[in-house]
Amino acid sequence: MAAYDPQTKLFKAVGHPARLAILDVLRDGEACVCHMETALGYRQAYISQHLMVLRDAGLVQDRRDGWNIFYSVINPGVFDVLSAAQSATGSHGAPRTHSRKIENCPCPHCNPVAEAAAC
Amino acid sequence: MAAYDPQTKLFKAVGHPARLAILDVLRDGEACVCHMETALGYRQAYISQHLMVLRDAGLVQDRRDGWNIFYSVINPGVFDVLSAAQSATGSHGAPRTHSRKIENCPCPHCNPVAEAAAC
DNA sequence: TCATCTTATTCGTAAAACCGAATGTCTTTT
DNA sequence: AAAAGACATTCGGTTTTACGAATAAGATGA
Repeated sequence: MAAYDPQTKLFKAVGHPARLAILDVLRDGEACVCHMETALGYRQAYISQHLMVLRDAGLVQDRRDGWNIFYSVINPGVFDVLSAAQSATGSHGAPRTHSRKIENCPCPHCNPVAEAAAC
Repeated sequence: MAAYDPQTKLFKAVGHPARLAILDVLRDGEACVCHMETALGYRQAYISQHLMVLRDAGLVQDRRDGWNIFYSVINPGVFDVLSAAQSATGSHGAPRTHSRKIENCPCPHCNPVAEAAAC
């Protein structure tokens, strides 16, 4: 049944807790790897590996900005899939205690560097 | 992240074309194994193996009635997940050419045995 | 009880996923 | 050019999944 391949690809990509956690972070918009690192507490290489899976599945795209590479979900429809799964299982993922900004995060989004400070 | 385990379990179970096809058959209500066999063209053991996965994931339940064992989806919410995935991918599964009843299907639902015939 | 029908399970091997460790690449700053 | 920062990729080894083949199990009719 090749007719189910697209959905299978999607489900396979999403069938991993780390990847679900990453996508949950991306609900707040694009995020760089170092942000996910501090937000989720995973190793950098580990996150990159899972991002590779999500990229190969066509779920996320990356954009370079200086040092950082920002990831974002290509098709917002995947969030509907995640939400449907949350409803179906009755489990609503990880509590979104941390909002978009994280205190000790080195990423430019969380630390809008007081860039003029050193001048 | 143990918080994502329920959804991960769901996605892993659903991340296989044969299992998606089976669930698609179950949209029309309960079905016995031999019905899926003729509806999908898979081997009996193959179907049973995938049904085992779906059962272990808590997605389907079985009910015995004489010779046949009828399977059905426990939580209709999974259909919402499937539908969301179809919308997200733009692929709407296999064309439902065969309706509930299949011509040469030996199952009692398709062949409401003219049981009084022999008497 | 025996034969038959429907379905489940076990077995073995090939393939794929997982993940820690190490290393490579690209960019920016000096 | 060299150093440093932010990510990506490759490389094993372990675990998990896939699936054909064979066999087992439970219910029914003779």
